Amino acid sequence: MLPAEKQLEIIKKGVLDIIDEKDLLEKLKEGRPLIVKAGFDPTAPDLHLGHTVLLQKLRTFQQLGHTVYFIIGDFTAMIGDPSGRDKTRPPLTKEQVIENAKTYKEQVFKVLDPEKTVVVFNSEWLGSMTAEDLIKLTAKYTVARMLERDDFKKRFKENIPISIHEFIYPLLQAYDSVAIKADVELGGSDQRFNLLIGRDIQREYGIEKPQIAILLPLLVGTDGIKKMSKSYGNYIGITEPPEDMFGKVMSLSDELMWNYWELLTDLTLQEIEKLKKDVEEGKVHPMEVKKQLAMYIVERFHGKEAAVVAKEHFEKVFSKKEIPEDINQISIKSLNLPSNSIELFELIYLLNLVPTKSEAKRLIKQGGVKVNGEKVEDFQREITLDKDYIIQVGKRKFVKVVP
RNA sequence: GGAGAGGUAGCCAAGCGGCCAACGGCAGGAGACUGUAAAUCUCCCGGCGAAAGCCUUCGGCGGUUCGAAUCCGUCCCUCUCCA
Repeated sequence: MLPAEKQLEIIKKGVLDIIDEKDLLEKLKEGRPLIVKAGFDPTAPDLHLGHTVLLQKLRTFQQLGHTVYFIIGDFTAMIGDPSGRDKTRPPLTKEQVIENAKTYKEQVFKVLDPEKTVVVFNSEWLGSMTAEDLIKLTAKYTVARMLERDDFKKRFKENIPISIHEFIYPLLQAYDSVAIKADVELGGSDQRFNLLIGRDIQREYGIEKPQIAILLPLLVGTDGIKKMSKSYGNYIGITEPPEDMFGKVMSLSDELMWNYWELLTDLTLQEIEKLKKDVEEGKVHPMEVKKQLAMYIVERFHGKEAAVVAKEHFEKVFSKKEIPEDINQISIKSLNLPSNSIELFELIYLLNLVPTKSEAKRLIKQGGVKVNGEKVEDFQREITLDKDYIIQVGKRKFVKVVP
């Protein structure tokens, strides 16, 4: 193992806050593999780039010789973490949770070293808790302390309901730390409160040197405003097809791109500064730098070849405005039409390119629909279905219709 | 348990008997401009209909009325104060 001071330096890179840094150094000096905890709620089956910020840091710990406990919060997912939310999350059913958790493991190991990772489900210890156990746990914390928390305080003030179970969530998460005797817990900055409760509760259960809380910055989503989150739909999933991944990265604003460089690549701050300077001085086009970023990210999850293909696809379809080669093909026969001719709006509705017929008409009237590359504004245009057509709706929806 | 304030489209939020498919904002979509970026501008944003128009919507149900998101009754839900 590296000397504690050196380890600390490596760990600190890109980190928002460490509570408490001195304690961490002390633990590192013990020279044993630390138990590093990170929890995930399987609220949706796919991990996204936001999670990889954290995974990357876990990997760093592994490289330094420590053990990662990856906790899948199957039990707590049925409650729903209230952190940063302005209203109660809908709870998940047991079936949903199990299904979602399944894909988690595979995805995580695209970043983590399986040899040094212990995967556990928190239902293991939470599921067998009795009402008595639970009440004892809740007795160790107070309502006033819960309300110290900003998001609760806000909701409380604004008369937005807070259910009791939302108070219990952080306590259960804290209990996870007791159960695995965590030395360190990682989380996004919105997890500060939960991680700190973990320290208090560990002490309550007789752990003298409670876990160190390491806070990582949150990755902002593709909308450039909210944190990347499955629930907000502004995320880039790590299992998404290379082309989509590439495209989504390209749609980030120039400003936000730097944030991604910092949090998702191995480049040092100095290297990133250099790139930034080149762009500012006009040596490099920002789009080129963004393409590099997109390549980097796609390569990490899909390999080099896929990254190259994704880039070519992007340039072909969007930069040169050509029609992509691998578009969806739908045969007319499968639609079971009564005649061999159909009005355009009806057709794009049947092809599921738009949700309603009214929407179809609107889009066509506004010039958002092209047939074989030609804009058609008459929504009643008859399409005779005896040959191939390429239909484009909006910028990115393409369908090839064959007889 | 008592008193009061509320529940309007994805979200926020007007309307408080006909002019309401319902002001406005956000989010979303299309187009222009571009680098599928951001910013900006124009348009759209319940459904069906070529159109005229018709149908379904304002927490649920039931009434009053020629006519209700708007009035009455009842139930459900949220919040506040008191106990």
